[in-house]
Amino acid sequence: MSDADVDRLFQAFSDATRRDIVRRVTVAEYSVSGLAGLYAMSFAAVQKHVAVLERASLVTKEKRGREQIVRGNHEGLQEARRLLDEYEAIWRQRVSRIADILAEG
Amino acid sequence: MSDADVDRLFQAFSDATRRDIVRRVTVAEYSVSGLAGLYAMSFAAVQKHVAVLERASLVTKEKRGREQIVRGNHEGLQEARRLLDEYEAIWRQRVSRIADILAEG
DNA sequence: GTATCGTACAACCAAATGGTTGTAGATCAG
DNA sequence: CTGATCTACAACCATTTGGTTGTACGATAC
Repeated sequence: MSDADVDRLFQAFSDATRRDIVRRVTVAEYSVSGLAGLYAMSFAAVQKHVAVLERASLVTKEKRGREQIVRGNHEGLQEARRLLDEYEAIWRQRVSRIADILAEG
Repeated sequence: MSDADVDRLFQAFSDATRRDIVRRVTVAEYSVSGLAGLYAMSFAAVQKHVAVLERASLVTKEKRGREQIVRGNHEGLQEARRLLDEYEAIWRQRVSRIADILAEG
């Protein structure tokens, strides 16, 4: 995963509307207009949010008739979790290293 | 935690330089100028990145003499992890609900 | 066929982002 | 005291972001 991919992932999460979309499409299917009906903004604005999530691999779109069905994509979410877990591991290593130093002293 | 707080958290992670700073200050102490020396950008640019991380509660700054020492702040990182874990839990609930439906049928 | 619905996309706008340079105040070294 | 170092902050700039409206086109309903 490139830096740019990771940038896109976390940037996608940095907006409350987009986080809400991810939550909803994880649980159920929504068309883009179905999602648009939920928020106090234009259809085009929601369409852009979905596009951001799609580029970040957090949702997928699939054409069904004249609708575009949005679904959650678990892979993106897992990747984000995995990255934060790495940082956590670095932290724990530091903590245990400090404990070792204290044990020596 | 407000939506704006979460926005700031993930937005702070959405830049490779800032992620690198977080990694480094988790392991060791750095002054702002010490960090600035690591990247091909101006001191002021790095200063801004540190400010973004500080507002997101991912690092802390502490004055020591004429230097400002930057350290990792575990709380912000944990909060980010906790949030992604929530999404994961929602996903797992959905999956198990689908399994239930399949078991019924 | 015609009207409507769902979508895509362009053009535009204000505000935020990520960078720069320059200036000024503290602190430390000699 | 003087000069160098570290920091803070303002001003500026280009690009991106998050929103808008308007137009166009395929799919559906009647």
